[in-house]
Amino acid sequence: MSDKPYHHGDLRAALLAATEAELAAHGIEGFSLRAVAKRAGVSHAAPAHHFGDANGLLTALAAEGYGQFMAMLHAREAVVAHDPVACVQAAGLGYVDFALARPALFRLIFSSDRPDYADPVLKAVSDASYDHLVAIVTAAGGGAGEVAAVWAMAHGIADLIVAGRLKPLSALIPEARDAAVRALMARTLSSQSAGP
Amino acid sequence: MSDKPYHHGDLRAALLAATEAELAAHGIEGFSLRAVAKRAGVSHAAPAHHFGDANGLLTALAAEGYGQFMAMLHAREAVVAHDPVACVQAAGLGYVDFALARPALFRLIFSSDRPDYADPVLKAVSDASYDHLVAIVTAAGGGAGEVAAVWAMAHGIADLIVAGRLKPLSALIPEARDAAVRALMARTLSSQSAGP
DNA sequence: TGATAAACTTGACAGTGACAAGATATGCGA
DNA sequence: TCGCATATCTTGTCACTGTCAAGTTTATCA
Repeated sequence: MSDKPYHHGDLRAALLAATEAELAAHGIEGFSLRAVAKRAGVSHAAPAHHFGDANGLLTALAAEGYGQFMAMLHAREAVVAHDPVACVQAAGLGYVDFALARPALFRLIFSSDRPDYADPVLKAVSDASYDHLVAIVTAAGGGAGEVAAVWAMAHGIADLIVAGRLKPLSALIPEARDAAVRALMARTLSSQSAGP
Repeated sequence: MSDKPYHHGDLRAALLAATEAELAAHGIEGFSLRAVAKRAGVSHAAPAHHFGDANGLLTALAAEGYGQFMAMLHAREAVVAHDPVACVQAAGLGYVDFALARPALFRLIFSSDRPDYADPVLKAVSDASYDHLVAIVTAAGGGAGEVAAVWAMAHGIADLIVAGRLKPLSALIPEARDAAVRALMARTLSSQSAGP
């Protein structure tokens, strides 16, 4: 990798990495396809061949982002696999972990219109994450109401943190923050008045 | 308003209205300052004099949006003003009302980096809405944990609906949806394990 | 080896936000 | 009523953006 060969080798992966770096640096609203290409060291039109257009690139990155998202959930769930209720709380912790670790990716996945959810790959990983949510809530004895409650609570915490609106929570040391998130998630499984 | 006078009269208000219409039509990520100017029937540089730059315009609209947001909360709370717990549930209903009625404004306020929260006007209305949240939760006997729980739950429901991720909830007829939201909000006030 | 396809570059186009400079209307003091 | 300062709005220009068309380089494979 001394002189620049005409063919990159794995430009697709390089562009995805460059895009994530650009998003982390400038946010989705400051995203620029040409800046991504420059970061990857290729011409401004190179991404088109691999991703079609800018939204195609963001769609592919969103799909990849779901992988990181699910990995963080699984990492938290793995340590309490034996306890279904603790597993749901762990999912909330993983949700927040992802929001804190990759805020730009979080926004891309959950608050952007640019990724195309008609894309079969993105749709598949998106559906898989929802199926996982249903599975762990069901395992904890919850129904449709609990699924909505768990998702809304976890998402609400994470999204408000990303938006910088829950400083009292995000400013805590990790252990205290985890405890707080666990306490919040616990409310979603309390079996009072049935959900929707 | 027959022939076009050089001076608009109330261009500032017209630009804010045009911006909201543009956001509703194309979303924040499709926002264009020149399209706003065209919609308001003025030149592309006219907005600059009133708002400085594009972010200034979005900041002003966000501040105005908080007014609509709070109005929808108050409309719901007014009918149950006597019952503190129902009042918190009503706030959740108003939160969702706003997300359904003005999704683009919701995104601008809660999921965009473009409005400048250092702006004194925006900061004031933003702080006021938070103070209101604390007030109604406190009135219902809640502490810091309940404030976070109530906000996260309401925001999570609303944001997932705006993102099109809670179709089973947003597809319900209004009465059923309200009942579901009330049930979800009720969970946040259940006094089990203290919050953060 | 030579043709066919894939990967990438160059150049052009309309559209964007910001800025400077000019045109027009308003308002206020004399 | 006049005159001038100022607020308001327009026009023109700049660098930058995403997309498309056309050309150049490399890889693949018969």
